Amino acid sequence: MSGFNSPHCGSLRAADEGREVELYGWVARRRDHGGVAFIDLRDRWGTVQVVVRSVSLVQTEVRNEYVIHIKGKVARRPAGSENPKMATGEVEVVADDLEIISEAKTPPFEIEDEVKADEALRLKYRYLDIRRPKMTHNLELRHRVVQAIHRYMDAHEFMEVETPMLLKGTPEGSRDFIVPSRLHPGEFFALPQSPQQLKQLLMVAGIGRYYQIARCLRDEDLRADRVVEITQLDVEMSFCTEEDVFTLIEGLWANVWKDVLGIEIPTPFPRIDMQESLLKYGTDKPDLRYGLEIADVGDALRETGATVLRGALDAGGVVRCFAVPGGKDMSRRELDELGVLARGAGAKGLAWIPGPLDRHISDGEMSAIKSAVHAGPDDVVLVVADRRRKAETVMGLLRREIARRRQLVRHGEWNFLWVYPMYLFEEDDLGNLTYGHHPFTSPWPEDMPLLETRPYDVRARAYDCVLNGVEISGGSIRIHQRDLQEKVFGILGMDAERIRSQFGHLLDAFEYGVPPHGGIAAGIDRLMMAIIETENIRDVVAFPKTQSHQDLMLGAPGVVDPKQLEELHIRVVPPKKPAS
RNA sequence: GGUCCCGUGGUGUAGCCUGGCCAAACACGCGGCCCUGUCAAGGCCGAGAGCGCCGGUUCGAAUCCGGUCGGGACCGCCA
Repeated sequence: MSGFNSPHCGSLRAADEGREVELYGWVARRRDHGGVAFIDLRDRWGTVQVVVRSVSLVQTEVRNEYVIHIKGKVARRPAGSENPKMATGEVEVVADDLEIISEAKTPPFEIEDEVKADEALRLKYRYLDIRRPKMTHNLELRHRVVQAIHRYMDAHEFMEVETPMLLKGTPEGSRDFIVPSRLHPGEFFALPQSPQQLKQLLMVAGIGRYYQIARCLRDEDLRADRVVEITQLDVEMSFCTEEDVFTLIEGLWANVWKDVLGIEIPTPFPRIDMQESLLKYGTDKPDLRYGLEIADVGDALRETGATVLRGALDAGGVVRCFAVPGGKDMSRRELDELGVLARGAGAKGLAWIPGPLDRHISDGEMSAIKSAVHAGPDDVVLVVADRRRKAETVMGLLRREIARRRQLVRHGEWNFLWVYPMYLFEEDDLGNLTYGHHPFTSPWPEDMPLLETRPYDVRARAYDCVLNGVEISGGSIRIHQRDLQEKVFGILGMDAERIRSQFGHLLDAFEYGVPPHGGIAAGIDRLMMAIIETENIRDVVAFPKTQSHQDLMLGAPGVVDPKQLEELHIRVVPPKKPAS
């Protein structure tokens, strides 16, 4: 028995009328009328209605999710009984033979698009979850996007080169997943966080145009839009500028959208610089599908009598606000919920106008605030006063929350943009200088003199491509001069010894003829999230892990045989139990 | 590392705030019977949970308290 070349259930159309077919699939539903029964037969391509008439076939015990094989003839449905909701709805298959290939237990949740089952259950029975047509469709769409990427990159003469999975660990960046070495006791490989250094070395090697659909692993805490094992389109090119990268990637997305979704997206994409993005949208990945632009009103409130606002300003902080159109209809309870959200994100509090603060704010200040955010008479203005970075985080969060709650997002829009330029250095929580993108990013040539004097003002040749509030790719033009690279490492506080042990190979390579180069990496998972408009990254990954990095289906991670540990020269020290 | 939400038949929820009327309700699913055109098929009948787990408070706990486990969201983190 081979059904491999049989027609697909979901592919039958009116044109197939009269065909004698054999179908293989899963029983999605059975409707038994006594003398006649209907079976909706499902495969990867969709579902088709099978009609069963003969007494013996009707009486066959066919239950949901059984795998069956039928022989029959494709027929047009009787006039009036077509089902426009099904792609195959014009036809049905009249069965004259039916064979049960595999029985099935009642599944732990119903195989239908309307997901009701608990996330943990879906993950445990992922193979059933993927049977849901929506999940199957998501995976197929992902496949088509990746294929379109391969075609485009190949057409532009990019060469796919595989890079190793077993690398050397670095203390930079995110936490490494490490792999013990059997042959080198006490030594470990690290799994790639990205092929960053390797792709730069490929440029030194003269490859010129490299790409790879690469898996990258980062041992960090998860979020709704993060997975442990990300897939990224990794690109690096020689003798290029930012503009070459922008053009390439704009063309890539335009091609993918056209090929996969049949949608024309306009290029070039608009650009916004980092500072403006943080001010107006409270994030480095703004979603322009709704308004709610944030304004800084600190200057108008320098002398204000509202001490909560004044206090923040006096401490060197900022006051930021935006107007919620028609927000007067929000209840006190709803505003309090937003306050809880703001405090949860670390804000000292949330104020709103009109609200309790009004009597401490002068008329002049009030009108300055209202005009800054273009507030109308029915609007409510949300106000946060805090340290700049905190205020940005909180305003960004509130902006997203308000857009979601009040359904202000214009779905169906594709708002691509570049965040560019960014800054070379940032201040970390301890007030130390650290890199904004990564330590290989090139400074702007004209800002070079500021490197040692005013490092925070040095712009970086770094860019992010953002789609509908999702950062779908980011990259930079790299440093290709050994002395400049060493200088930047030095500004980042690395001593000569550390530079040599961590990055010696790169610096060595830079002494053998290195082309100027740059590139970009695009997260395929997040790209797919934007395409199918989901906020749950597990909707676009076949076998995702939980927030605590577990695979509920496989039961991973798990303990290993003591012999394996011995071979690897590893002894496990259990975590200390807190004294009870 | 921190904050918050959730955990009740196979599934999704209601009940929990304001303990007793809850040997727990509803829908879907599941099982049986009937039915020749349905497509969320329909009709009738039926089975199925002691409320994640442990402990406490109380005459009495699904409901209150503490702990724990699991899932999720967020802050930190994610070059």
